Amino acid sequence: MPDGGAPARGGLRERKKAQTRRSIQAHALRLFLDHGYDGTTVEEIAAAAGVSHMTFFRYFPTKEAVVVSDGYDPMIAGLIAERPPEEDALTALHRALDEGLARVYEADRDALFVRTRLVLTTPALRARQWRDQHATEKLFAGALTERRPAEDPFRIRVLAAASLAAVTTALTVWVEGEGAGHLPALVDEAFGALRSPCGSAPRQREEPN
Amino acid sequence: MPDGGAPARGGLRERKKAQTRRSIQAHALRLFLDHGYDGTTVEEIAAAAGVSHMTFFRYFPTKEAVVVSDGYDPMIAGLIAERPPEEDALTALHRALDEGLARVYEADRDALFVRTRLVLTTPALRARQWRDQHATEKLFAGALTERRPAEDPFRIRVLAAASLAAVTTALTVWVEGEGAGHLPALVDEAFGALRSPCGSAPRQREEPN
DNA sequence: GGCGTAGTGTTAGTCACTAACAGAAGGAAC
DNA sequence: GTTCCTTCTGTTAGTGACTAACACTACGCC
Repeated sequence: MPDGGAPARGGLRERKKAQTRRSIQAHALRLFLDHGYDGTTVEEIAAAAGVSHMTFFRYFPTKEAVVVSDGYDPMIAGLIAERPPEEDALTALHRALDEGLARVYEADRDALFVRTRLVLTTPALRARQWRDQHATEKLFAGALTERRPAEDPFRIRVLAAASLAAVTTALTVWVEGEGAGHLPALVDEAFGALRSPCGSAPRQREEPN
Repeated sequence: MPDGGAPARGGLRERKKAQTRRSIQAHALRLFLDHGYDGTTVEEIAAAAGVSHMTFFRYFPTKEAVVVSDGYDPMIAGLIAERPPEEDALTALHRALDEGLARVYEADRDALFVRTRLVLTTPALRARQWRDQHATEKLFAGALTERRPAEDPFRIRVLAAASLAAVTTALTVWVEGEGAGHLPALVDEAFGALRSPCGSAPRQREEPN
């Protein structure tokens, strides 16, 4: 097994680092859920994980990063790049985000819910999330351009931004419903709204009395 | 003139307050442009304006608020509510945002440019801006619902979020072009991308070689 | 002119985050 | 297994945004 996957790399040092990181993150999330994000200091998290607050900042650049840092974006960007070039940009975004979200949803639904709710209900975390959204948007736009270099870059950026907004809205509604709804269905519905932006839903026209 | 407009309300106290507020904001923006946002402390701003740092925080809840607080959102929400009910949601958003942006653009183009660039190039300010975006989105969604109560609320939220993303993209590109482009045209183009999301621009179909 | 009520300054404190240095522990070479 | 280097970690001290408490000043009403 030459040059195996991530875990086999294992010096004791690497393993310890990974464990410390997980420990900090786990204790942080637990404390955030118990006492709220603002009600928990970095010092407390570090103490709970048995490290100093400096070590905390060596693993996570900011307090927010403990919650916000998921590694999903590159995965989804990969899915976008793999969509067939015949597909228009919005469809490619739709399918790739659907697929990516579905994976996370199947594997980690509860964790996704808890973390998303925490982010949406904490102003500081929401701010951070939105700030990262810009980077995500550029990542997706890059993947789209790579797939179809001839397409108008401005168009691509607008659609990438709008798609992220749609997914965020779906996530928000999902959390507002206490996670009862089916997230992939909400994402589909959101993209449906983007897809037929004029008029109402495809086959349902409301009558304004 | 019973109960007149804002300026006539004038005790000396009110006038002083307004003036202090303007003074703090003006000095802050000047210092931000000179030394950067992060390179300017609240203490320096307060000193420049001839007040203590506590007074600064009594006028602006955070350092970011000095830059980000524009009062445009309610004006645009008003424009949305006034659109004729026959218009579909996206068109109403398009026209209202167009109109609102155009007003600001005509009246305060340079200030808008400077402030927008500052926000887009400063991570802390971008975060704050995005955070407020959520409130803006709810405001716009409320205006749309008021105009047409029968429409699907989820649809409305998605379209409001997507429209804001489109406008933000337009603003970003405008600033990236050093303000040379025509902002209203960019906003129109962005909404064009949203409006015909599948396939390319209306009459221009690129050929992927 | 006297008095209540803002608006303000001072001081001291919390918390996120950083820089500098010192010590401990992993890992490779012999 | 000892030596030496590298990496990780803790301690300390500091900055800067933001808050609470209290005392003081000056507006504005009578």
